[in-house]
Amino acid sequence: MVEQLDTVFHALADPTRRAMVRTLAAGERTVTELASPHPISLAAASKHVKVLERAGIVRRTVLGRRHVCRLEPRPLAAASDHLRFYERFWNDRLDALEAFVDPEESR
Amino acid sequence: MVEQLDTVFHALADPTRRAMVRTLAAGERTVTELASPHPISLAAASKHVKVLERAGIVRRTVLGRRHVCRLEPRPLAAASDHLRFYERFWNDRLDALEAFVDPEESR
DNA sequence: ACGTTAATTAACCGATCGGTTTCGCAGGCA
DNA sequence: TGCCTGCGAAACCGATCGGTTAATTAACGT
Repeated sequence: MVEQLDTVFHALADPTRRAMVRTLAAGERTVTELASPHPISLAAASKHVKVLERAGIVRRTVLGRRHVCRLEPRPLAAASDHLRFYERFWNDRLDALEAFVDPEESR
Repeated sequence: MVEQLDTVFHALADPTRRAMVRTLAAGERTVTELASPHPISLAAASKHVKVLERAGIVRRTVLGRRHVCRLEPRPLAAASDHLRFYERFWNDRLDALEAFVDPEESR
């Protein structure tokens, strides 16, 4: 669990994978259900799910031949926390920073 | 500006690049300064900066032969907003979700 | 028992990645 | 003028990526 941020951000860098995560936000889905909106093969979708799983974003429960996936919030929360560190830049400190760095662009 | 989330998340997937962003959070830096903490060549660091620039995370100002980089908060804010969408999963709805999906694990 | 369905695995492909080394070039300095 | 410095560009490398097709396994329905 050292630096899973690598895998989390990498997983989110792909639009297909982000769409899958959005879908999973609405509820659990099988691999085929996750694949269906996308113009890719089931094998490709299976790989995407595996990437999300490796990142810890998705948990799988095998029910018979169906693999039911659901969202695991913690890695997303970790990534969100990482980004929230920079919140000060687009809040209070933003104007001051721009004024300091590039005075003629502050207005 | 269509879907820069791809490039932003991809940029953040690399620990070296994340370290550079952290450094830039403390103030502007030249490419050489950004490279110095890392055991890579200057050319490699230059590539990293270009990736951050393509993602819109970094802005470059050429001053003589020095390229001064500074943080651009908006793309990071966009990525943060994207993740904040899932906030409900690690807040109020988390318990309910787990109880629904996996009843015997809710306690 | 048989065919269908859900999914993984393996092999393969071209593209991209992250690094290197080398070269080039413009800016600062003696 | 001539040299060092800061940086980008190009060529190259092995590794990984995202996709395919084909084969395989296991579970379900009839």
